[in-house]
Amino acid sequence: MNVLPILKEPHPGRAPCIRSCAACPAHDLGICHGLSDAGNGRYTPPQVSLPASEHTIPARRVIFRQRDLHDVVPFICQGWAASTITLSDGSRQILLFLLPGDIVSPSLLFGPTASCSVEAITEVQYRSFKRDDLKALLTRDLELIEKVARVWNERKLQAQQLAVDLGRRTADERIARLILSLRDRLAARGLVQDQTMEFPLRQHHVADATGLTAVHVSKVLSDFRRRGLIDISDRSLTMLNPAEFQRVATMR
Amino acid sequence: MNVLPILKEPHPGRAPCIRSCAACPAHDLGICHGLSDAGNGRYTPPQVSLPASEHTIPARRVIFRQRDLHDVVPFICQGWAASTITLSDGSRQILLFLLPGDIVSPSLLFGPTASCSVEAITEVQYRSFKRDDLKALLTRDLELIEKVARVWNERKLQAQQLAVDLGRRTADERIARLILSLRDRLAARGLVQDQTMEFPLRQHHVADATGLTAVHVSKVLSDFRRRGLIDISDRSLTMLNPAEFQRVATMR
DNA sequence: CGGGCAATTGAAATACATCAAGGCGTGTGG
DNA sequence: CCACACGCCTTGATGTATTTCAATTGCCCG
Repeated sequence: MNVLPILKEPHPGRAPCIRSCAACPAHDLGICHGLSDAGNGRYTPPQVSLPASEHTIPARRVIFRQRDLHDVVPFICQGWAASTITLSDGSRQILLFLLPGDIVSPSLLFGPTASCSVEAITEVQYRSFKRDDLKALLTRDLELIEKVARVWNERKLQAQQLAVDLGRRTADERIARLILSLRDRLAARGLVQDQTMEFPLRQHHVADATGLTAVHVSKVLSDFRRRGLIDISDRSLTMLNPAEFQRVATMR
Repeated sequence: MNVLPILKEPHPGRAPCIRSCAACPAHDLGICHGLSDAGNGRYTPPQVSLPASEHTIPARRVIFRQRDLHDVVPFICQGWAASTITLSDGSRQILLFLLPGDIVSPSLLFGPTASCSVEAITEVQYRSFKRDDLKALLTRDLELIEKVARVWNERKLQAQQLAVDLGRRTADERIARLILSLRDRLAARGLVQDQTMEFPLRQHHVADATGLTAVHVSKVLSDFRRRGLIDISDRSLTMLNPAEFQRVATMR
């Protein structure tokens, strides 16, 4: 019946995400041979593979804490997570939403300290590789280093873009740009069809990512809906007027 | 007479900064033997050195533009610069102030595209190394890669911290934290003495870095002065009450 | 049936922007 | 040497985007 790769979430908190090894750096780097049951047709076998531990975490659970030390480098295989920083008064900033195929933190490749916490938004499945294994691989293949540098650089650009948005853009723009950037990242993984994408975020997630309050996010989203720009229902988002929505995001 | 390493700026726009090869990654990485006349006593000769081109840029001039391509990797030897992004409506976000001893952009080590523009604040002296030279060095010495990774990671952390500050902190906090972070970075280079440091920033620089307007920056700084927290005069800043100032920066 | 999370909506408060005017120091051209 | 413009900072009045507070609803779940 349901031919879309977007799965409706029957009960919030249950694995709603499609797997995407296609865009995963671990797959691209040739260190992961894909999830045991990832038979979505797009999968191609890699040349090498490293031993990995597989984990499944229910929605809303913290995966890693800010100050933890790790000797592993985790990759998201399935589900959405958020990379967050929490201030002492409890307010949070989400630095990045982690999607299937994202490395949790490139800096873990070189040191044991992650600078931020990671929380599961939906149920999350991830794979961890030993840092030492990965490092050994890097020393053997210098081209890998360039690939890693690209991934790392992309992450730095995301952080910079976020800073610009938070510093210089209005609430409307910030929210529209967040949605558009998620759409682009999902599209690159083949997870957008017909302007519709999975959208498991609560409004407080959007608020924490855009430096706003959940109340204000509600008002802005209502306004977007009233203007016929987007529709959000059943944990999925459809862009009804992509051109106009793009304009809202790019006002300045 | 003047025994402080803080030089007063007799005419705005003329080289006001102390050189600091001490904390420079180029020096640390052993690729730079220091400025020809950097005889400040802290200098120790390196093991290796690469050919470098030396440049001097007057204050207020753009050094690199957002979309330029480069086959060189520049390091700041002297003076302050700002790494900025400009939106189409002309508003700017300063992502980072570049101080003596800073690499302009670590991403230039691996690709020709810099994601942001760089503008001289004071007169700036910098050295450029050929990317190919540096890369060749990296392939020969794997320990260098780890050092580069550390520098790179620090830069990513700065971008993330900026995003948190812009997203979740008040104007008072943002400005106080900017000043404190500059103090810490200068102190690491031995450029702070007796709670006094060089401070060549105009208020519009502070505004562009904190996502505020110059008018509001003026009001906040006046308030800081009225409260006896800091004093800014003659392009230099003194922290009169460091403990209380720290508290302002860490309210949440 | 009760309780908790998520979303909505309106009213009031506030932090910051915008607008406007004036002062001060500095370089410049007559 | 003076007049003047210009960049930089300051200050006050006013406007507005966003927060805070509060009440209400629906919904899922125990």
